[in-house]
Amino acid sequence: MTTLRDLSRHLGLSVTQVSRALNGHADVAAETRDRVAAAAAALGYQPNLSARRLATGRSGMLGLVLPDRPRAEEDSLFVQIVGTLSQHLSRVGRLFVLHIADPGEDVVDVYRRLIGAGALDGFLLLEPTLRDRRVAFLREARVPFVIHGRIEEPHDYPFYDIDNRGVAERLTRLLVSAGHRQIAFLNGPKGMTYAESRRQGWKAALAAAGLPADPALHRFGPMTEGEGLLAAVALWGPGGPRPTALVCGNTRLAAGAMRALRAMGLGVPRDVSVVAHDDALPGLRAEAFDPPLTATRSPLADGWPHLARLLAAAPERQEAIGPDLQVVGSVRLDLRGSVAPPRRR
Amino acid sequence: MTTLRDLSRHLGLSVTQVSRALNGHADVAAETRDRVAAAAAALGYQPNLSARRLATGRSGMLGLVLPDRPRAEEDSLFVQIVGTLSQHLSRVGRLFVLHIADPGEDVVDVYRRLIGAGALDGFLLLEPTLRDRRVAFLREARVPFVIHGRIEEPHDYPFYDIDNRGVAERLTRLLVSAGHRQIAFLNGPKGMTYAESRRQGWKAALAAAGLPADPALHRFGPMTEGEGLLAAVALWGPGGPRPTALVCGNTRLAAGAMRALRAMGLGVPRDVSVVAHDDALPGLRAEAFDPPLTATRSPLADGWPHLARLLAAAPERQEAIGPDLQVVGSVRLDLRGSVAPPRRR
DNA sequence: CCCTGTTTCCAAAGCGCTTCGGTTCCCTCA
DNA sequence: TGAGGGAACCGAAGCGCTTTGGAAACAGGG
Repeated sequence: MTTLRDLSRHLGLSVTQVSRALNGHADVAAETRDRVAAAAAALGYQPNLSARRLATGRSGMLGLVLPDRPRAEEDSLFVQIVGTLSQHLSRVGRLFVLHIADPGEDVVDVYRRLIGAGALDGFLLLEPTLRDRRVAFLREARVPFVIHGRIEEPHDYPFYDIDNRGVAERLTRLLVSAGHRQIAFLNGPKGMTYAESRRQGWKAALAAAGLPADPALHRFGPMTEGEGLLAAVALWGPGGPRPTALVCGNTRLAAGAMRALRAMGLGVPRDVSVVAHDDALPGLRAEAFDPPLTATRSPLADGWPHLARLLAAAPERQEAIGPDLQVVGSVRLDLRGSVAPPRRR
Repeated sequence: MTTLRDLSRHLGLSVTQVSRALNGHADVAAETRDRVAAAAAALGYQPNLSARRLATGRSGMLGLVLPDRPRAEEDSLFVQIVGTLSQHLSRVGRLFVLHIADPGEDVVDVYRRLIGAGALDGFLLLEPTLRDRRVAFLREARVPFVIHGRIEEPHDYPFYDIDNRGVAERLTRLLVSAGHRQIAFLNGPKGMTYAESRRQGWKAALAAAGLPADPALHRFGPMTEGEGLLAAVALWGPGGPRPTALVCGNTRLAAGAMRALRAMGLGVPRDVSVVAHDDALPGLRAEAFDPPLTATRSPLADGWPHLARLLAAAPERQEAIGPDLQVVGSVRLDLRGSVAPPRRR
């Protein structure tokens, strides 16, 4: 392995100067810089990450910590995240460390250990909750992190997010303007920031139309087909409030709900209008529904390359989180055939 | 962050002695060892990986390098591998580094870079080929590695493998003893060691029965449903050799082949007997086929925990690769309803 | 000719750890 | 009694890198 020392001897320079040359410091002559760069390339020099880490506190290693192995239905999402991240980070010469915790373990302890071992430069956080313990811990420990989504103020960290409030608001408003007055909302898991934002969007759209936000029409829950099915049965089954329209947090919920509606003899959009947010996950495209689903669309996949970039950049500039490190993904609204005026009762 | 120095001051011992105590060296009094351990726990001491790496050359970081992002149909397998590996390594305090290369890139270069940076202790190699360039390189660089599968002699490295020759031999023999004399074999990709071994098993079983190994009845190829389909059409379509039995390298190939057979009006096992090797991948279980498939069975999932263990252990003992680091997984033969005597023509 | 500033360079310290080559102390045995 | 031999400990070097705090050489201004 070629070391700085080898290079310095080879060039007749001091180790200091070689180091500074390679790191682009100001006080090295342009000609020297070039000579050093050439020699480094010729001898195949690569800085030793451990040594650099020891000297600077930075190693170029970034991590993702997951609380548990993904469930089968999240497989493709997991591959998407991990694959994109790893590939992008590899491309910029960073190491990607994946840590899957034991189910019983406290995740914050994991971060504590990982940081204590002094190996990782920064973390990507998925699925943040409103008051996220991981964020509290990492902030306190002054370790850089990047969030998929946002948490409460202050937004002094890099993130990729979409306008979740806007998503729910637009979908709800669409139904309102089609004439609906009872609009149910199958939201995501309680506590997740995006679910809270969406709830606010739903309420805002209703309020703007002078409609009440009936708590019986709003459900937090896992975004699975099963939950969609159960929710639809609760809403339209015996004794249910029987709203005329439904907003689904994602297409998986919509798939479950529509299956239940069909089973109960209700037609879409004849009896119930259904709209959803489409994360563009493989195999769940809104346009492939029957009828094709009117939906807001923002591929989750769009976020990962951004997050990889942010993650790689974050440790470089500790305090200066500019707008270039905070990305809000765009959302499109696709009108299809799943909305109709409410049926007169 | 607590360092060795902190501990040593706290205990009134030298840094040397604390280090030796923590690492279980011989020349430290039992009582001292306990005191040190207690203090370490109390102060939450964690060795700095970079420093250790710098001093010893070992960091406790293990890596998996993949040539490209997995294809959609491999998602569940990828999750299985990466999930199990990460979780097991995390459990024993190792870091798991996942590196997904760019498609165009030479994988050996990736290893070269990773090793040059001096961060990784060892690698897991998947899908070894007969004369694997990665192995040649890592051997030369004296970097520990662990293989899923085996390569040609000498077997001086840790591996997890199954008896692939035996798998093909048993399946073929089974068909032979049912009276078949023309037995086709849809094998895995050419060059893979397991595919070569299986080919030998097939030939051996045929030879033992005094049957020729007709090259037209053997196909190397990707182990996909599509390949199974194409192969079956080639074998039983117009002008094909129309063997009476088929051995499939995995259940995915079998699924494709059986779909094609059905489409061509051929019944299993009435017209063609079909057997396969079952890797027990989710959603492709041999017993769920129609008819249920006679198959050798050895869950791929069985291997990953072993490999995680081997990977964690490998860097510890450079030269002494004992039989405890070489695991051959067991294979079961399940007789079901997809084999019958050949039909008289 | 002295002073100040600029440019380009370097020696040495230090990051946290392991390990080599001791030293000290005490016990045993001829 | 003194040599020999463990047992328990320690100082210092060194892994490869960055960075601090200069030094040397030269320029221009007064």
